[in-house]
Amino acid sequence: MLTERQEKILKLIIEKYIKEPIPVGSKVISKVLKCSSATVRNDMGELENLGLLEKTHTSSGRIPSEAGYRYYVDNLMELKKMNAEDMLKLQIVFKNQQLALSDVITKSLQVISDMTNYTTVVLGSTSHENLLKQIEVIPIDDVSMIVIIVTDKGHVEHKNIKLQEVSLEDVKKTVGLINNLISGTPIDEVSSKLEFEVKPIIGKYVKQHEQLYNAFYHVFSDFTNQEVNIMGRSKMLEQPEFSTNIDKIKNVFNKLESPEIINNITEDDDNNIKVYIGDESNIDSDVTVIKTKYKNGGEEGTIAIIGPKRMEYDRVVSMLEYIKENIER
Amino acid sequence: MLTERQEKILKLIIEKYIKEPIPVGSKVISKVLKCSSATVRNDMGELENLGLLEKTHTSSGRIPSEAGYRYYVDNLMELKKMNAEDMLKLQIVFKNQQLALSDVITKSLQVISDMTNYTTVVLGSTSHENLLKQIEVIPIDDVSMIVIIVTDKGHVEHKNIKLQEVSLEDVKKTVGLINNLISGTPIDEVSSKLEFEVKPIIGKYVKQHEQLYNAFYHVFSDFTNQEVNIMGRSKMLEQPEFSTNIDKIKNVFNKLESPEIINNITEDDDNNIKVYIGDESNIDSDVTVIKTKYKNGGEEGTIAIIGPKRMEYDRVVSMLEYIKENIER
DNA sequence: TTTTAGCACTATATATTGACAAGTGCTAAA
DNA sequence: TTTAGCACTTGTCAATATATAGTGCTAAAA
Repeated sequence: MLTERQEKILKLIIEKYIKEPIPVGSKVISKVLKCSSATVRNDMGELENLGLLEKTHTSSGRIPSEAGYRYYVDNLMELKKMNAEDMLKLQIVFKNQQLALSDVITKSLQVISDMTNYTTVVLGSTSHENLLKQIEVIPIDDVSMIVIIVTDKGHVEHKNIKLQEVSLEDVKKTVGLINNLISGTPIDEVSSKLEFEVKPIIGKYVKQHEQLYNAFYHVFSDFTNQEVNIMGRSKMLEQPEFSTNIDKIKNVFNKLESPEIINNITEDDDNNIKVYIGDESNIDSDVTVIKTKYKNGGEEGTIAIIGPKRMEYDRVVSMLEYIKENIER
Repeated sequence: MLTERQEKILKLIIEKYIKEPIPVGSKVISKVLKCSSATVRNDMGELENLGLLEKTHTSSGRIPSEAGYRYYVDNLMELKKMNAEDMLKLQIVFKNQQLALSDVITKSLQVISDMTNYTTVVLGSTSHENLLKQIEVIPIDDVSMIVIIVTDKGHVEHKNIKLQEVSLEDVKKTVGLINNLISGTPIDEVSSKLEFEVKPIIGKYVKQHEQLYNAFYHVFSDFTNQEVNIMGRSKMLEQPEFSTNIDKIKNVFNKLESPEIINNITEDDDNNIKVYIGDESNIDSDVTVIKTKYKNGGEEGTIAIIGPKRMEYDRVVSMLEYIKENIER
């Protein structure tokens, strides 16, 4: 158990270090707490034994460890109200009646990225949660046409396909059959339903059924699992822990470009705001991910803020709370 | 006018420097050319006077200047045939009959990015070149629906809109009117046609015409000008001139995130492959952009490769030529 | 028992120096 | 016109000294 003073010291060190990434010495703390630097040093030693603080070298000041940040987030952090300016900027987005929900979400996270200098991510719902609502086909010229897939959650995907010597009539027949037979099916089960329920039937009624079946099969199997929106990628470069270390930048950027990061962020359990500090982020030991699910009517997804481990936790959590609230009503 | 030997020296220096960014001295060159280093030095001095070479300090070897690269690209560079491996990887993409043209283009430039470690860009045609083909509306629930816009070039855009107390019938009427009245209009003129040709008519036939008009007006005015696909953004970090200079990285990344880069790349005159070296790239003094337009039937756009000024010009130009050829037939 | 003053100690950052390598320009001879 | 030779310049690298910001520990004070 930490004494009250130890908690104060830990909090002060973390908040100072977040402001500027320089190891914090006992002297500065002692001035704030009105006790001698020796007293502070004793407590700092204790906090280090507990694994909450670290030294960069024998005679350096202390920096927070991963466990230190964790303790801070779980026990010490006070959520402050957003400042008026930040709130105003977000209100402009939320109050815009013209925007569909998904645009509101994307825009507000764009705003947050600009305000905080962190990277933000919006993920739509995954394909097994989306049910096929309807498909449409729009012919472009003799051989190519656009297939449009719409899900019950309003997710839209389109694909340009090419068909040789297939009559428009046959295409329309096929589309009609698909809409009748399998609308309501989860997107990621559509391929198999196509094979076992649609293929046998269009075989009877449609001439170029082989070609048509193949085309639609591909359309659905290419269906993007998720809408992904990453904003302010290069904001990471503004953070001093990265701007002096190219390898870290490379690592983070590669992770941001790879698909696994999405799974990583998606995979989540409950509806609360979650904080993944350092290695917990699965991105980099110096990165923190703060994220939450949102749900509004049929629409759901995940929003996340990616920043340095040395992130302004209180500010970001407050913002995310605020946005989540606004999205959900 | 350069002597033959001077051209040889310039070519050797540039090609050596492209392989490895170390200033090139007279000794190495003299070995290749079978003349003494003093002779080479005299010529190097001359090339420097002409502005084709530079020194990093008084007693360093030479590096190519912007004008040097320009001279090289315009006069000295020999296009070599692509190696079998590169060609094979691209053939796999081109030979895939299932893929629509736009996917073939995107995938092949993804492949090029991986092969070369440069960033690649695919831009679709601009909105004034796209004519409205058809719009479709698909209702999702009581208040929201998806509007889908398709252009004659096969470009698809969709938007989620919300309408309070508007009957499905009225929506369908409006859609029918729009399709009848203004299909064939260039996308960026649709908004004004809506106002002057559609608004007066739906005013008569449709109940909630005000709300409907506004919704469609917004859908079209938000129409993205262009499909933009940037691949391998972080490849820039692999280039030594950037990986040691955070400010350059920041600059390049910011440019890559800003919309002006798109205009920059789009704005172009003829159909040939163009090379923009250093400051000409409008991105960074150490960046080169190589780009070309493509055209295939109705579909057209621009493809570009962005790399260091110290780029493998011959290889990239060859590749772009090859891709362009394959796209256009 | 807790806090504090004082001191020895340690690691880092920074500037200074000297030796060395790589390259140049110029001159005079081939 | 080309080349050998030489004096000169600059950058790099390692070694050294100096200053600084912090620590831990001990013994005295509260």
